Amino acid sequence: MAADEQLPTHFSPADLEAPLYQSWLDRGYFTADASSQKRPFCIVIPPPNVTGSLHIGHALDHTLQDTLTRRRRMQGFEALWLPGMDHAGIATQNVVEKQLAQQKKSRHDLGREEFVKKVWEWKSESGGAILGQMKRLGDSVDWSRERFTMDEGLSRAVLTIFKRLYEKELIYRAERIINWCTRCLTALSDIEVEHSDDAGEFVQVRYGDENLNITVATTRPETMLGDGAVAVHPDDDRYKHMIGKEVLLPLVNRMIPIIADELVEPDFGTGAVKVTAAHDPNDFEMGRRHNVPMIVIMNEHGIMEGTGTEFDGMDRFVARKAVVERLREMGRIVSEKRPYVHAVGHCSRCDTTVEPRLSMQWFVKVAPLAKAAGDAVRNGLVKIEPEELAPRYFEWVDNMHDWCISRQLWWGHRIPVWYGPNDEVRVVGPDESAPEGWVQDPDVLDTWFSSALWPFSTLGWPDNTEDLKKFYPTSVLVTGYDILFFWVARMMIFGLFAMDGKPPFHTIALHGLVRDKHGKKMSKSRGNTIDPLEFMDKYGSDALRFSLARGANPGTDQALAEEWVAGSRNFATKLWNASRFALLNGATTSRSLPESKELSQIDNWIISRLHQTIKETDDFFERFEFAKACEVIYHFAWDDFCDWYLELAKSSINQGGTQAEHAQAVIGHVLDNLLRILHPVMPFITEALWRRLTGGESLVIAQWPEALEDRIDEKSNAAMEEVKTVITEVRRFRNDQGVKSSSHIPGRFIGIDQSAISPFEQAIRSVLKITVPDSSFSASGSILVGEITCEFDLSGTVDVAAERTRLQKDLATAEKDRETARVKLDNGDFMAKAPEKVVATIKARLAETDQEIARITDQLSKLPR
RNA sequence: GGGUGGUUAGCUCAGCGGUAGAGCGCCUCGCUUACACCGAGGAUGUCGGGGGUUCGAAACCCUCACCGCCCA
Repeated sequence: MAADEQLPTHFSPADLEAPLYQSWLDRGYFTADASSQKRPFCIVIPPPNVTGSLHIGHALDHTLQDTLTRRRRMQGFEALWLPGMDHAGIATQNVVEKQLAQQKKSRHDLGREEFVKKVWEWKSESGGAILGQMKRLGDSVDWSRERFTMDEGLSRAVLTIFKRLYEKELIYRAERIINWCTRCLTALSDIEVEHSDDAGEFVQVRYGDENLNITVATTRPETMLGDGAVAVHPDDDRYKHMIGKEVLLPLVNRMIPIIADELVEPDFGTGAVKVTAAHDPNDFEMGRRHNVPMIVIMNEHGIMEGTGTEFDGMDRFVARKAVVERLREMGRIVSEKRPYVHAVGHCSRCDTTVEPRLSMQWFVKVAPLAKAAGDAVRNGLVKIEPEELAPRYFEWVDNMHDWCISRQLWWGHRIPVWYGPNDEVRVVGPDESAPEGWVQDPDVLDTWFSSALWPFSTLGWPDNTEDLKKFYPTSVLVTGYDILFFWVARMMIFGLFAMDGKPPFHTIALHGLVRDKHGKKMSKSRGNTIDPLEFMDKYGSDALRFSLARGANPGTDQALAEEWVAGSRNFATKLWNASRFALLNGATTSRSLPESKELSQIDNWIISRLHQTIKETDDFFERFEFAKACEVIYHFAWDDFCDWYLELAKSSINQGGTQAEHAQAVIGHVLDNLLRILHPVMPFITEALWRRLTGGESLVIAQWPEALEDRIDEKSNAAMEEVKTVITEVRRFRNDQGVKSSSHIPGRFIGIDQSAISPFEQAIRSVLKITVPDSSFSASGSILVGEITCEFDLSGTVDVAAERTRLQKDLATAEKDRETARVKLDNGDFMAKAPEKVVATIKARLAETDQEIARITDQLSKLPR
């Protein structure tokens, strides 16, 4: 677009956005230079899942990151926003397996190598849909540095850190109870398990025979087939005499011991619990303490197996019913409670009920690492914004369990451990190879293991690259508080470990979740999800971004509704039209802005407001207060600039001469700077308008404005308030009198010459359409505004009743205000104890209201009866 | 059960010791040469309940109620 072309009368975001984004890419604005002398600013993107597409949460997250990055770039930082994706082990494998299933094939039909090849094919064909969508959002990421967790470089990082952790004994292999998904056929970490309150059952079963019996309570009756003991609390008098004896386990007819363990809660159920050491984490702990046999009774699919009973071959849930049925027949059920609501774990990927399962897995020993991650925040090395969320972080890192990192999948980083013929174990680092004939561990690593390296693996670690030197630690991590524990905490852990105590980022800026218009969580089942692409199509990316940024109060959830995005589009249209007006009326940035003393108070007022707004915007952005930054810009643009300044400036422009030239320069200056401070949030429309207005190359690389303190002028503010009051009061009067806003009426402003706003009489007349009276003038209506009497010739009858109503309303308000002030001043305690400043304020208020009351009373008395 | 956040205008939220605010919605006028995706004017709240601290509380403390989230 050339600067001299006319701006189209209609603002159509769809036509603007794609070409502008392409122009930014063509000019390489987003490509960072590690060798530059500029101060570094770096954000690594929370890598979206390769199978995913842009949802509203990404849109929020990216809007905030782009806003920070664009502002820093304009401020002269070497800004790097580094994009990429993670390989999403389970999710991606699921996608490809589903495709295979359509051809009635499983991954085993293909074999591991072929299957992995297929996944890569899928990735290059259909993976990463989100990347194109990020371009539509306007993300100013450095595409030349795009990374993927399965890339060669990042894979080297994985091998390297695995080996280092292993050598420090922070990675170990052990047989433990892990969360097992019977559908995905893999282990899951604690955070991949979601708990929900489900309706289950609570059954009390009598164990034993005529010699000795004891009743246990359980929500999972089928697991009794694998019981190795019954446990009671050591101090429980009901059972003390049984401890050490053996009791008959029904159905399997095995004798099992009664043990005593502090873990048992005497008040819960019957106070006696069954111990199934191979199928429950608590039982496992007790089992280890008391040498209870670990009896595995299910296979990996959750099918009963190896119990030697009729239940073998049944699914675990079928077996549950069948076991209870048999026990009931045997008269061993003491009580049944159904439904019994209790927390049940589900696979976060497929919602299958998680089965605690005994198996050999690799773990990260978290405690010492997590301690450092907590200390980094406690010592102020890393800041969490907003601070209120820090306790949640501590709660997590201070109580972190060891992390199960092996997954029984094929897609992912294969565990770099090889086993020798005599069960030797060797970790094979990058550029190393395993001895001939050794076998590699078949499992892969948890995706989060590689994501945890993201802030430095993407910058080239383990090599000491220029990027790493320039940009690590990164400046800020922007993400939702919902992944503070798993992802953020893990990056902290690995970053501190790998980079010798240097944390992965200086600041963690947390935002909340996007909810629907009633603040309800979005979900497919509720049908209240919002598709960001649909809103971008309808209202433009800028509108979506502004809506999201405007709602983003630190660390709190935000509601979003289509009407609000439409409102943001309206704001964009407003800017468009204001710019059209500006350009049509000769606004320019080519002349320098006149000195304050040459300008009118109204000109100085808008300039003052501009610089105040820049200052406030800066403060808010520095504190990640996106909502407040947007709010001040919005009000400045719409209320101050469009509704007041431009309306008043019309009169100056129409007069021509110096006044007009000044107005053109002021409008140019204000609009130029307004577009600059809004650009990080609304990059497209601001770029389009700014290029037209200034003829400059691009806002992306334009300088961020500096708030000029000496242009902030309280005096001009006072004058402007007076002008506003006169205009508003006259408008009220016209409105009350039913005078159409389009009609011109003659009027006089008696006393304006002696007032501070005398220079603006013409502007005021022009805004209000009050013409200069001629000889036929007959004042039929009047109002008093401060010291100025405004008289109008309404050429007809005046609606006295309406006038009286209004005055009486104003009087009531003034009297109420005076009363509150008077009560305070009559209060001896207030006078004695309140600070002088407050007392002075109240005194002034009393004086003002007194004046106001006198004025209104006088006017009322003059009204014809 | 343990933590933790919230309850302010019809809706969604700011405000967090000195006269209750915004956006959207609502009512009345108006297509006035930038803009009806607009302009002008207007209405609307015992700031969840009850105690307390204070000259003064939406804000600080205690307590109750009700929502929500995280972890068991």
